[in-house]
Amino acid sequence: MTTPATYHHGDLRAALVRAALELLEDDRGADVSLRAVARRAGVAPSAPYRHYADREALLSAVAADGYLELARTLARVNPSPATADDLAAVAAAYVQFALRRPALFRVMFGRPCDRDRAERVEATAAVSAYVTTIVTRAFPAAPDPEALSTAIWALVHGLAFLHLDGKLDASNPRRVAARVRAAVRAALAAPAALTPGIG
Amino acid sequence: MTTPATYHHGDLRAALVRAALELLEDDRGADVSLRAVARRAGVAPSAPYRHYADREALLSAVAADGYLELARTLARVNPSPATADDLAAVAAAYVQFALRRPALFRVMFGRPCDRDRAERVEATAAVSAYVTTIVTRAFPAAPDPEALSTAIWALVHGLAFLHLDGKLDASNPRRVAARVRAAVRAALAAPAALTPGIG
DNA sequence: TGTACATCAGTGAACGCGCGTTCACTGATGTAC
DNA sequence: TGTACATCAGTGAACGCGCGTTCACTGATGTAC
Repeated sequence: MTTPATYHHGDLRAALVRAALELLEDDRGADVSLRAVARRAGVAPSAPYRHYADREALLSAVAADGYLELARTLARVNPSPATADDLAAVAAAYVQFALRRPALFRVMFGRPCDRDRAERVEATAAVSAYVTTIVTRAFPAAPDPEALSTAIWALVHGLAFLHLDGKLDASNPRRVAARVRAAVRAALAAPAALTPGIG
Repeated sequence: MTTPATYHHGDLRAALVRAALELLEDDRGADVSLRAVARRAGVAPSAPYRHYADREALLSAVAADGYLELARTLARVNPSPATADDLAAVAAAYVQFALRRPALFRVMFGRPCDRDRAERVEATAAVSAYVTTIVTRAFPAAPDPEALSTAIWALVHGLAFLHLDGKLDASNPRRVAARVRAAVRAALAAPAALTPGIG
């Protein structure tokens, strides 16, 4: 019932995504063009249009792939983080992912989500749900779990981008990891009681 | 001693930055080209080269201008935030700035810092110092002020980009502001004592 | 005050580039009889 | 099993585009005498 895995080219649909991922790995900054992807896949510039409506559609597929890989990476670090330290380790992995694959990370996160591409919208929702799950597990008694989830995602995401964009020094991976862990701990252990203004 | 404010064009150097800012205000997504800026300033495509070495140099000037404006905006909200609630208000203003001027914000933050442009490096350092100052004032007894500063900047910065990139719904400004304030409070008031794993 | 000259900000044409997308096509694959 | 045909994945040339940057230039401005 399913289409066979090879046709003329093999599975060009998948090969294009793979080619795009490779380009994103190499060219650390430049954005991938459809033509470059086709070139890399060894195919005419017009061939991708058999499988993707346009450039955006291909990039959406690439992003979706990236979300899966990010999820896998985080799960590998700790499938069910339960403490703040577990969370800090997952956070470090998130930032590390961003720094190891900056161009891919930008395709995934560095542009408005096209609300019309179901693939991407679902993937984003999945990331969000994942964060909520692990935060709720780590802080079961949080008064506002949704706000805390948002805060932690934003904190980690912000760390990723500040390093990616050179606002925080990313030259030493170990120092980056240490900084991320320290930041997560600092935020979650903020001396709330020491200040006026928080009841 | 200073060059007069008007020459052939007037002050094209400044006019170009102004034109770029206007374009960034209009074209909410597209990136500004040198040619577009020149067009907007009513000048030949080659004219900017009298004042800026290349496109990057002009964008650096634009970004520097943006940093100043952001600093002014935040200071207007609260020149010396002292409590967590003050901080939350400043955070909301930061995110609002990003959403009100998304293209400018991306020029400022959404790309690697060119370490060779003193203007930008200094501006980034200034932002970082500003955050440290206000965080230290709000949390004078924090065990690791630097980590806490980083955490708070990252948290706010992450919120800005998650909204900007459509990962969090940004359609209602009031809800955005509420979400930002809630997230900041949630992070700073995290129920650390309720979980194992934090000493 | 008036003239000759030097400066240099802005002109406009041109360069070579890679891009996204379209189109009529070709030729390998799968299918019906 | 063998042949005629339909499908459709991939081709390659072409479109129009806007880009960053260069270059020899022009002509308004400021300056020296």
